[in-house]
Amino acid sequence: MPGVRADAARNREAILRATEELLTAHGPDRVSLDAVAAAAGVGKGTIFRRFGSRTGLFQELLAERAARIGEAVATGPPPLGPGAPPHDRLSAFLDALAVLAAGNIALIAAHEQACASDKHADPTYRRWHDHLTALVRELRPDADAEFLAHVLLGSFDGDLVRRTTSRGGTARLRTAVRDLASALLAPAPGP
Amino acid sequence: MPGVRADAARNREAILRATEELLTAHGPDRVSLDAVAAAAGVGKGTIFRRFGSRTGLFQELLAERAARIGEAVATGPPPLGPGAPPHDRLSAFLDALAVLAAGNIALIAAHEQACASDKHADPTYRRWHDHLTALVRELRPDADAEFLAHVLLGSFDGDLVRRTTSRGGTARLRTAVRDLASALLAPAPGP
DNA sequence: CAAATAACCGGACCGTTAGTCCGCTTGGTG
DNA sequence: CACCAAGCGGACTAACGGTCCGGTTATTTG
Repeated sequence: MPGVRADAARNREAILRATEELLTAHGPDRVSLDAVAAAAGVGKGTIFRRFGSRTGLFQELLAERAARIGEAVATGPPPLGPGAPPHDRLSAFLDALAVLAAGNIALIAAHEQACASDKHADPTYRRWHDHLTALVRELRPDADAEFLAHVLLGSFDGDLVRRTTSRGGTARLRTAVRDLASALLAPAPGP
Repeated sequence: MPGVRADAARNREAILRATEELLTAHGPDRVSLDAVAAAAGVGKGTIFRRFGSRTGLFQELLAERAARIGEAVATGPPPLGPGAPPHDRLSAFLDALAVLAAGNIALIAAHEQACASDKHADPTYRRWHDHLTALVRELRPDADAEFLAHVLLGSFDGDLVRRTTSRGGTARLRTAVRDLASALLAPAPGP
């Protein structure tokens, strides 16, 4: 990364680390940017220069966590990557998201809160939604694919994930999501 | 209502009216309680005495709007009310919610934002969820009814409703929700 | 109708938070 | 080493949700 000063990169990392630390230590609501700045040992201005806003900070944190999945979808091996039949790709994708969500509940909640207005503007959400929409459209050309993709992503709402995993753990969420997908995307039964 | 002073009732009404007015005039985010107080011609303290908090205000506003549906479900005629087969009741219920949501986008968004933490604490949401859970459980005893009920209610997320209806109007939302429900709740196809 | 009282009212006040700004510092470069 | 743009910190602002209390008023009772 030419043109990026060393201290800038170091501070950026420190801020991200401090944020996730506070996120797991206190609840997702209790993380103010002043606290992040203090924990990271930087001034508050630095946070805003790097990330633009509270929203931007949590978006980048989520993007970092989601990067592995993104790569696997784009260039990895099937069933997550290209090549597998749509139904398998979709199941694998949703399962990966379920695992991600279950392991990052606090981040998901904070991200949701920060992106409250216009959550569809978040680049990570968009990528997920685009991918899902394409798969759904292949499987159910008759349905409102965009709508269904949003509803599927609704499975990873912070509150819902917390509730679901708190009684039943990650397994319950994965099972529920798998069942949801196969019910939704089974070939429509004739009338 | 014995024991409730006339001015208290009048102010309560004025606050609710002012809130919905500001809600439709400006966006759902642009409604501060100072503005509501000014528009209603009361002091800010009055809002908090009546409604407890911003959250409480929007909860009551939604409850008011949802009251008709609640009554119809509890004591009205089928298919919304008791007596119809579960699938018909569920379809009718979701359709009623779709119409309600499409007609109250700003309120839904504001309510969501105000109840951001622990949205499941809202009494209206709970009632809806309980009703849906019971119906889903009847139709799909094998599935995670609580989870599915939450996902179904995810269809009425403020952003999603706005997006869906902005291209396709209320009809698109109703159709999408109906299709979603019938796909989800059709008798599970054999393995 | 008048006095008594409990409920109610308004808006000044407070603490917190996202976001801005500018004078100082520092890492990179020729 | 000297220069300078990029980066930095933290005081500052504006706006918001929520609290508080001295004054007001609807209602009740004799």
